[in-house]
Amino acid sequence: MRRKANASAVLGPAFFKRPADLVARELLGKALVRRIGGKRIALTISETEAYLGPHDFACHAARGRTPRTEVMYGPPGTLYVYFVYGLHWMLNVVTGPEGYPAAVLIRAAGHISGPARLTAALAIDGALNGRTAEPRSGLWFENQAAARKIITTPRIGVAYAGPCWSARKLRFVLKDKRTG
DNA sequence: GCAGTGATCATA
DNA sequence: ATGATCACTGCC
Repeated sequence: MRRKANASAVLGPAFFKRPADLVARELLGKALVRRIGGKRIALTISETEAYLGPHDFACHAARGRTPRTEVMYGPPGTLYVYFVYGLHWMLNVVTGPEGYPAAVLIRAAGHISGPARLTAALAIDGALNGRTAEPRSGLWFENQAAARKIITTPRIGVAYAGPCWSARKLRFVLKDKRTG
């Protein structure tokens, strides 16, 4: 019997072409899949953050269209990978319609906790910036059973955005299944 | 608690 | 050209 092809589970533009907070919430429990050489690594996403668009002071695009933020204006499903603190790569996926700069930061997946540790573990760097999240790129997302228990909190490290935007509950965390 | 590290962007 | 800032991590 022929097994269902992986391709049918791959999340495409329709999934990402929606508000960042919705996509961030729905990405919990989905699989982040990375191909390194011939090896396939799939991790269940357990923590995300939404960056809503130009009006969101915590969003890079709030400071306008620059060389760095350019990819945020690309089509939904584009990978936005940037370097910060001189050490770390951050993995984001662009959401909303093309031309609208919003994105979701992938903060944790599988047993790996922390956005920079995640990119280090999966060999994610600037080479993926601007690529589309699809198998051809070596990094993509796949559907899985929906997340059960989700908690929301303010985003991490965005105090500079001011009290209003830093307090918004735009961080989504998948609660430990075992303890419920 | 805070140093490390270098790209990025505003200012000049 | 210079300097402030930074969607973090690991060590104190």
